[in-house]
Amino acid sequence: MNTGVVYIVDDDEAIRDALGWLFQSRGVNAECFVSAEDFLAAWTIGSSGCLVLDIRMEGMTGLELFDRLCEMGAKLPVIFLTGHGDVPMAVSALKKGARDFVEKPFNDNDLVDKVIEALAWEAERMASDADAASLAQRLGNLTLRERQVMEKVLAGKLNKVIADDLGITMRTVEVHRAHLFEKMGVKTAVELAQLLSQRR
Amino acid sequence: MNTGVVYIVDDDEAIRDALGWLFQSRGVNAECFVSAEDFLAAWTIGSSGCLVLDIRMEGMTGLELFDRLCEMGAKLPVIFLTGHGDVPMAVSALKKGARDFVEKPFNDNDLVDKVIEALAWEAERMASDADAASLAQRLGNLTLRERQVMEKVLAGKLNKVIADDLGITMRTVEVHRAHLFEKMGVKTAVELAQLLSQRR
DNA sequence: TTTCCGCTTGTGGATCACCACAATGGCCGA
DNA sequence: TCGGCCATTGTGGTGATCCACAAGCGGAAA
Repeated sequence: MNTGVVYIVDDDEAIRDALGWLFQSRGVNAECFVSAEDFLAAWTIGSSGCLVLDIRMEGMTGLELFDRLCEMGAKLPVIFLTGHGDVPMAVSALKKGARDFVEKPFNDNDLVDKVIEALAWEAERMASDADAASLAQRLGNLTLRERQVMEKVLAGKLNKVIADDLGITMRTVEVHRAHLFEKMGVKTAVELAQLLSQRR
Repeated sequence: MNTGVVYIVDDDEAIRDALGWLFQSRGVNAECFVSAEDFLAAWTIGSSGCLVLDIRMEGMTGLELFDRLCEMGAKLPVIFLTGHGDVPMAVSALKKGARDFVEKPFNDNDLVDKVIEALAWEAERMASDADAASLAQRLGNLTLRERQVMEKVLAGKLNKVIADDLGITMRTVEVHRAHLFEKMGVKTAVELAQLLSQRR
């Protein structure tokens, strides 16, 4: 069950059709675009999927589209297709985070395998992104004081010390502490530490 | 101050000499090797540095050496040099974890910059590897009981509950807890959680 | 102006964590 | 066999945490 979509961007209709067919036959939903501009217009950041991108196209090239997506903060996996690639181009693309760089003619099955793998990876990334976003959201709901208290809790300080540092009473620290635990959805300081340490 | 070393492996004496000179002039210690075999013989796993590796060599090729190093668990950064590289070769090398893939003729300064960057990266990696090793070592020094108690502490359980789970007294749990905190070098459960969460 | 929210503090009690002092029994290597 | 390490438990006390019940103050929004 692949819920992921592969976006095919190539100005050669024959290749678009062939690839579209190929992916559909393997159960991967495909969407084709004639140009980089078309894809940019249709694509909204945050949407999932894998991009199969021809490099040499009229108008915006695949590499330019990739750069543009990177600037936009897109993180979807990109597999380049090219008939006229050179080594520096491939190296540069991969070092910028492209997932693969395939020369034409390519092996159909290998390409599909790569896309399926990329889609699985993408699904994981989306999930962990969602987690991170949820975490950030909860953090955003904290009050200034609650954040301050949280930092000191994570530093392993006792309520007494935190109270001293912030110039307030222990009782007040307890209140903030309880509030932030509730907002962050944890019951103990240990859980909180794990929540904020794991990522990164 | 670069304490790192760049290992140059190339069967062309002119290039070895030129690169050796080039790196020394920029303050980077260089060691040259005539062949992949020579390097393998001299190399001991765990030693730091950056590898600049020619691909086409008599005997073992650069790519073969790289594969061998990967199998051995070596993680040092590898920068390939080649005059006859093709795209699939470059893509494959980078996907296997090579740091860069440079075609001859190359720009001297760029190469040195890349090596210096790689050495800095390598230094960080070594440091975090050392941390991980130290952590693993401390974990290894824990008793079975101590590890069991640790798990439950990390699960946020109270001593009372832990005692119940393990079928022992609260007092005993307290003892194990104190011991493992000491062995792990932490003073609070929060520190412990951070220690064991940060590194994946 | 009234209301809501955040920040603040107090009291007191039930738990819990931490530690020093003390002790028993088992296993293993010197 | 003796010493050391490990696991186990007890007692008693100090300090911390957690929480319910209560309440005052100030700013911002309605």
